[in-house]
Amino acid sequence: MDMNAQQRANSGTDGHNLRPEDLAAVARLPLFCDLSPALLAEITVEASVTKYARNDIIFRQGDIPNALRVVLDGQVGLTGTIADGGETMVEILKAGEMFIPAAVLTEKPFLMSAVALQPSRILSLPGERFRRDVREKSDLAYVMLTSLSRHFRSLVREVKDLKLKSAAQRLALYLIGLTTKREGSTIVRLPHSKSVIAARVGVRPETLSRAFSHLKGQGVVVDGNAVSIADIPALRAYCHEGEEII
Amino acid sequence: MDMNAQQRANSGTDGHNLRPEDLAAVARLPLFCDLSPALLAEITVEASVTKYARNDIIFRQGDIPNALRVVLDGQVGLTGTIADGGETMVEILKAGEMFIPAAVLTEKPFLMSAVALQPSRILSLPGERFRRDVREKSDLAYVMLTSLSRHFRSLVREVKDLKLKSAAQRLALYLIGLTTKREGSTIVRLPHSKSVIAARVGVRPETLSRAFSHLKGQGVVVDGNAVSIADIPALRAYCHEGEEII
DNA sequence: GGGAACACTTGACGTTGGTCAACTCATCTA
DNA sequence: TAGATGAGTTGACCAACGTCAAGTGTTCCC
Repeated sequence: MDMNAQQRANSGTDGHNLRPEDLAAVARLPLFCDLSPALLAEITVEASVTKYARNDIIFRQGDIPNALRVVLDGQVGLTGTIADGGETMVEILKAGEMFIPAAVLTEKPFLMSAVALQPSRILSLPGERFRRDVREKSDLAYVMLTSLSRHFRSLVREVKDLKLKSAAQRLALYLIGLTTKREGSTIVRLPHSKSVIAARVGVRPETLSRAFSHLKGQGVVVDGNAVSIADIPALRAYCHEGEEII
Repeated sequence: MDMNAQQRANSGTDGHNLRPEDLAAVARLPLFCDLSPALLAEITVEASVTKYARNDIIFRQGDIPNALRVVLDGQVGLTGTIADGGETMVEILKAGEMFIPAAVLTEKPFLMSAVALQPSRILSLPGERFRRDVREKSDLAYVMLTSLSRHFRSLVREVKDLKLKSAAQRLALYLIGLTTKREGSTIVRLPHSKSVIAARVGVRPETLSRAFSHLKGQGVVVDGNAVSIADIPALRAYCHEGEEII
């Protein structure tokens, strides 16, 4: 929770703020891997890497964004808060994912706070520079556009699920999102605490607990943070996954 | 509901499919007004205008997108459907608004169906051509990026509201979105039927009715499709509008 | 080893919103 | 004018989820 716990982790050498291994990590990101090495080097000239401890606040809802962020390592949660104390997890990001592009591009206050759910290393691309790069380098603009489009579609799915599906169905969707397989049975490890998952799914922890026992009827067995799914297609059917396309 | 009710409304003259008055209308759109006339003319070379009657389906969830659409006149609703019969209105668009950029850019199936809520004229920018234009013309890419960013943020707000606010609060937010004033009292006309508004707010029509009577306590009086709001700031306070920034 | 702190679960109960049915009212049509 | 139709409202009831409280580990720390 302590903003001061964060540490700069730069080592400026060649006029570039990034260490070579960080630059290499950035180049491997699905987000930027289509960019030419020259362009990549250029847009990261002013970039820096910051470390955050678990529960450190990266920024707060309402702040003005000063940099586009990319998770290099760890986990970041984006939580929305309203005045009467309500709080929810809008998104959970893992290594390789970019966040808050929309706030940086529009220069509007954050709609969410960001908190490190695990010790994390975060890349910052300063906003002023980034906006200029996007305006001037059409390859970058195109990459951002496709990335934001994909992200946009996942939010549309989220809105539909919130409006149309039950808590147990949304939990099932979340579990399916954790598996890599599409058939048969599997065991997945929950990557977050159950209270974090509850906030992500959009229910209270008590309700999450009940949703899990509800899913026993669908062949889902929980033991600590290990979840065994007996029949993946059956679970997909239960939450109508993939059936949205009528 | 009849796909065949739509009519092509083109009149090709100068190798351009658009009538001059349609081109002028496009140039006035907040979306494209920052583009140079030359660029605008270029991206609209293959554009066409289609008319739809009330309740015509413009496309269906699951279809592969073939063109970016812009509402020139009328109203369009985007509805999401799930397999067990549930349906909800994710968005309602009015004249001047673009839709489905994300599906066109990613070439993925629509997550929603589009229906004309009023007799409407819709501009189509063919997908193949549009994707090429976005890749080659950086001004266009930048405009799309800022537009999609704004849109993205409104969806984030939507997710937060769905997770954290009551039906009556979401209705109040919807009503506030209809007013232009920020203070005092006002009377707004509901631009859609109440069943459409119910789907938009994310409740059943019966619940919308009850939410309206609930809002009487906040100075909201309904008479047909005229809604009088006695105290706009009080209504904003009721649904915590603008207080998200803690 | 004792106990404080935390995460999670379970039960009892209240509130919100969905469901079903009846009813009103306006519009449209024969 | 009578009847049909559709939108909206209202009431009774129910299911889903939130709230509050108690209870069970588990971990951590002295």
